[in-house]
Amino acid sequence: MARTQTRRPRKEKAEAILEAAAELLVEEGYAGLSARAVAERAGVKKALVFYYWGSTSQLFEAVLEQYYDAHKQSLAEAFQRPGSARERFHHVLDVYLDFMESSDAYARIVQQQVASRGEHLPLVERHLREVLAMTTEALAPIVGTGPLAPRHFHLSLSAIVLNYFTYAPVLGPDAQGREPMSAAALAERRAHVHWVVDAWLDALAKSD
Amino acid sequence: MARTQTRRPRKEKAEAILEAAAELLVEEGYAGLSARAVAERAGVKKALVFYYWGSTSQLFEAVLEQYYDAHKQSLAEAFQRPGSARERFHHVLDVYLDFMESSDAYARIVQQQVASRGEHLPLVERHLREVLAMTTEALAPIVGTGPLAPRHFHLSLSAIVLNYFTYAPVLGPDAQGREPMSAAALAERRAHVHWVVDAWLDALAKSD
DNA sequence: GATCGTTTTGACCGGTCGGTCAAACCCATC
DNA sequence: GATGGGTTTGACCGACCGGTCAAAACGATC
Repeated sequence: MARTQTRRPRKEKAEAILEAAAELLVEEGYAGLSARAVAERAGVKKALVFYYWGSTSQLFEAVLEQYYDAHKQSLAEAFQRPGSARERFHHVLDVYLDFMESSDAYARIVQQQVASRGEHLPLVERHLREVLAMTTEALAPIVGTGPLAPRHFHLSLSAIVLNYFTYAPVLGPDAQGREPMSAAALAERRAHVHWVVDAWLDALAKSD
Repeated sequence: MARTQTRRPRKEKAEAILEAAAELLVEEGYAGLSARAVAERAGVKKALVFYYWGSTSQLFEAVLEQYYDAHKQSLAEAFQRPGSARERFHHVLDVYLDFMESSDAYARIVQQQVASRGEHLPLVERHLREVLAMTTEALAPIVGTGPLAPRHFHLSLSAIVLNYFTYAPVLGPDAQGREPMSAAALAERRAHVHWVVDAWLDALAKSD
């Protein structure tokens, strides 16, 4: 009891800072992630941010790494599912979409780094390559080479999934007046993505 | 002669600043676009930036507007082409890809604003909506409703085109060791995009 | 109650940012 | 050569940034 009481503050404050950073990143974007703002939101003095995390840069990477772990783990599980290639393909997509729906800020954070060639690009790079390797392995038996190489499909698919979460909100309500992030609109988007993949698989089967 | 000599400096310096800003935006990204850096590159004192452009914000929007005009104009021309729906579709894609290849920084700048919900989002928003309206009109007779609505195809297609220019360079050389922005790699990507669209058109024809 | 390691604080640093402003400058006109 | 308008300059401002540091506060141990 005595021991836990002395240790607890260490983790409590450090994690309060981490949480505050994650929230701020969602609400204000990377530019809004200043040590002062994080400290204020966490109810803590600025110097503590550096005491626990070293620098704002390391703090950001800690937040990003959290997302990464969750992303990779859910993808890895999805890939190991049994069933036909087509079934597994659809399942992976669903998992991918689930993850994005549950943390749509992630798409924006990653895209921001990629688009701006931000200082944390190396970290993003490592992660993107890992994911590419996973999908390449899974896609190789299904697709082809050249313009039909796994890499192209990986880029196209992740683009279709990711960009909805970044671009649709900017375009505003759809033709039926629904908000892009409403449950109905998300379900429709999911159906679209599945349709796209089926069209591809049909075309691939035909060209064989 | 006398008159032109006095007037010329106004435009010469103002445009030198605009050019410097565009270059800096390409090389350093939005974060690197400071009044000081722009002035230095243009060979001009910082105060002149504000004299001619009012604020760094307005300067940025001027650069963006240049891209927009070029983008919109080339798209509008492409849409007016005669031919079958499929032919016109492919032609629009080629024009879109041409534009991106000739100014790949554009994709990054737009994506950065969208992903970060930057302060210039309203401007980007206006432009994206205009482009959406153009493609929606062109796609309406070809596609469908619900998951096959023009809006979904617009999002998916622009995602596939745009994200190559932002993500591929991060993933590094392809399976053949080619740089993503090399002529050969770009040609292969173009073939992939055309294949994707053909697969969609075939699937749409079948579902009718 | 003195000691000692950990945690917390507030004051401070150098640097960059966007933006302002009055004064100087240039040059065509009278 | 004086006048006056557009142009250019350099000095200056307040705000914010990441980061440091010595000193204070705390809490467990003896």
